[in-house]
Amino acid sequence: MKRKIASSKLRSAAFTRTRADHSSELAHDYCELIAELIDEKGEARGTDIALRLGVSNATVAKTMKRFSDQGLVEQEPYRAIFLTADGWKLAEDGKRKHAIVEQFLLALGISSKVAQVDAEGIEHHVSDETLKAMARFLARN
Amino acid sequence: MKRKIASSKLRSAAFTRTRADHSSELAHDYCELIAELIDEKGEARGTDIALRLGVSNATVAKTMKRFSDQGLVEQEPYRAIFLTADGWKLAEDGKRKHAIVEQFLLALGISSKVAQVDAEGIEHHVSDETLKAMARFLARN
DNA sequence: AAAAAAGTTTAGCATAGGCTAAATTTTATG
DNA sequence: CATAAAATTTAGCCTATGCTAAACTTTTTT
Repeated sequence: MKRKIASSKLRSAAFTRTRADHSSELAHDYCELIAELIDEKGEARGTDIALRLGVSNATVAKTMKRFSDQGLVEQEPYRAIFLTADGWKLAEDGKRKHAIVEQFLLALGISSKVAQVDAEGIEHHVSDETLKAMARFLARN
Repeated sequence: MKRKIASSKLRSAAFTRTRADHSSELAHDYCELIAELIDEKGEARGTDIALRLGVSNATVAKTMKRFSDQGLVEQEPYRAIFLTADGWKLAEDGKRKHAIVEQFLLALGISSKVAQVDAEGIEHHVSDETLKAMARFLARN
């Protein structure tokens, strides 16, 4: 019976992790995008974030308040949004993972559009071990 | 400027798809698990689902009511849960994807525990194109 | 068959993430 | 510089997922 119990635990651990991933996913996406906008234009405005993320301005505003409470972003009323040190960390991390996953998919022969979309979904669910294996594969091919 | 606009659209499309994936993700997971339990024990009880998914009984009950409205599962009061034809379809689809992704990760050299957990997260975000490429890779190795 | 245990349901609460519409502020233009 | 346009904020609403605690049913044990 040990096998059953162990596999049941592993199973629920996987689901639990997936749920946890989801809450951090949005934070990664926002920070990554804000970093991009800052690079491109020097600042990240709510409207631009909303446009690129495909959500309403109001949603962005509400989310930014939450992230501000969590110490990921900084913002003065009616001003653009900037990242805190923690926010930058998330952005860098996301960018790194995204690049590896996307390159990996391309190396696997996936078309560039699909690789971009799939990488977006996958990047939040790859462990370090898998990421390393992808990087290794890339280095070899 | 065309490039910018196109890439912005693709970008938001990716996020939009990720959000859509999330709502169907839970349905896939539940149906897959219910199918497993039915195979194993002939029926899927709320308690067993809750245990394996790592959530409370109440959460399972509430979710089952929702899924019942959506035509994915069937249930009599105080009785076990069964899948509808649509529910079986989701279960089969999830099982197929999961198997391919997990095998692929193993072929890449990932340890079995991590492959299982990562596959759980990744399976909901791979397009058919990527899935086919993974299958192709497996066939070749 | 009565009592205990196990399982299910319900009620009530919380948070995250969406939306629209209206109010407000900032920026750009005539 | 006054007004129009653009952006931001706020209010109010919704659904999906979680939880605990209490009530109720079913099953198991004595």
